[in-house]
Amino acid sequence: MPKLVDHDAKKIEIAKATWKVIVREGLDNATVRNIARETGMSVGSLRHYFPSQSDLLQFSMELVSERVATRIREKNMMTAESPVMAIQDAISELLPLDEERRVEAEVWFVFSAKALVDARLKQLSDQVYNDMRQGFEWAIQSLRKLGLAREDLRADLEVYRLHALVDGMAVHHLLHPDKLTYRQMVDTLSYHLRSLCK
Amino acid sequence: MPKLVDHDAKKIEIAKATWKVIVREGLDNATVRNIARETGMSVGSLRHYFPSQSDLLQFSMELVSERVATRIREKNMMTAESPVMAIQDAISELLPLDEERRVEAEVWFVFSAKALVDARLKQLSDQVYNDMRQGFEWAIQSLRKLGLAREDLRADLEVYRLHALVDGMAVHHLLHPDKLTYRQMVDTLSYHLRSLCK
DNA sequence: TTTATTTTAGCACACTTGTATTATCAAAGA
DNA sequence: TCTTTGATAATACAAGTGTGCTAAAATAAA
Repeated sequence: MPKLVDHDAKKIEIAKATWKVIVREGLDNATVRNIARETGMSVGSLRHYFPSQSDLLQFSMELVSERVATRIREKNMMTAESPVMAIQDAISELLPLDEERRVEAEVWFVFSAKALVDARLKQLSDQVYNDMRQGFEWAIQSLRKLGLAREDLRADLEVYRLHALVDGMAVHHLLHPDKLTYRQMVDTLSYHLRSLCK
Repeated sequence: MPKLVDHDAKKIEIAKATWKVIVREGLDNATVRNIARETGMSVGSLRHYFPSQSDLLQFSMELVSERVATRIREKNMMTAESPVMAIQDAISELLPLDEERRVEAEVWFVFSAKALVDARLKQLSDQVYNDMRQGFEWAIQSLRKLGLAREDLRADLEVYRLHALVDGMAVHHLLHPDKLTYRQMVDTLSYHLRSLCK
């Protein structure tokens, strides 16, 4: 019988190395050779887990969305001081607040740019966008149902607005970290949510 | 004497062809050869105007920011019905409202992703970001000085918020044009600006 | 120890890339 | 008309790419 290796764990390890290379050298330099060197494996070994570079990139991108989704799903909403704080905490998970999240956000950003001309990535990009919007719809609806929201609030536009605000801030922080700090992001988000309430 | 060619005009022509290739095939495929084919020139001719690919890309990115800046600068604010409408019109210039602007926005988006790992592009990216923020600061200040703004408005956070909202919507529209249409963008922007006023 | 199977390592191939070199062309002044 | 000089074109080249293939190594049950 052969060696026992956790296939999935290895693939995740390789995907994380891929992120590292992308953040450090850009998507252009995320070559199989560079990624193999980053993991310490040979190119052949890498190919054993991912038949092609395309598969590797696809998997690496899927892993980002999975991890973000998991993090939000596992967040305990009940511990928050108030419903608004619970919503704010959940949304904060989408912002690059620490190094780990920063890497994921940056990788996602780079992938999104590529999704513009890559049909396969586009599909995933669309799906994640829909999931995110659903989340924001849920957030706005919650505020209304709890009677916290202002009466004159336009639910549909508020969803677009909140969604764009979050992604916009994330992008700004990635590209210009000292021009929009993490604290400023959180303050702005908090400020925005409060502005939706009576 | 040789043939007389308007150097600058030719460079702009090449840069526009570069945009075309980037939008159609992605930045990866914006190779010297592909761009040369797009313009109908030979690779050698292209090199006559741009010594290196890096110079070409740099110039192409600068051209985007120049054109956006010019468009805003030349916009006549006095024709608007109201100050708020004037601000809204100016900001709308930043949104991908027609094909031309869409191309520019998409190119800028792709370049921004590359600026994360390219120091030279990063410099331009920073400068444009600062210019934009100044513009948004001006917009918020205008609302206050005209006495239109709500009293409890936090100017600093409003700037971050408006800036992130605009860029966020632009990105969403680029990536998912039918999930956030041009009309929805404009409506949301208008809604947002009104929410800042008494 | 033997053996079946998975994993790894390395090489080769065809291809594309940016860039350099060289030659050709076209037009204006002597 | 001939030379000069900017513009264009064609070709060459070295470096780097993804990927297919083959042989060796490693491992755990028999």
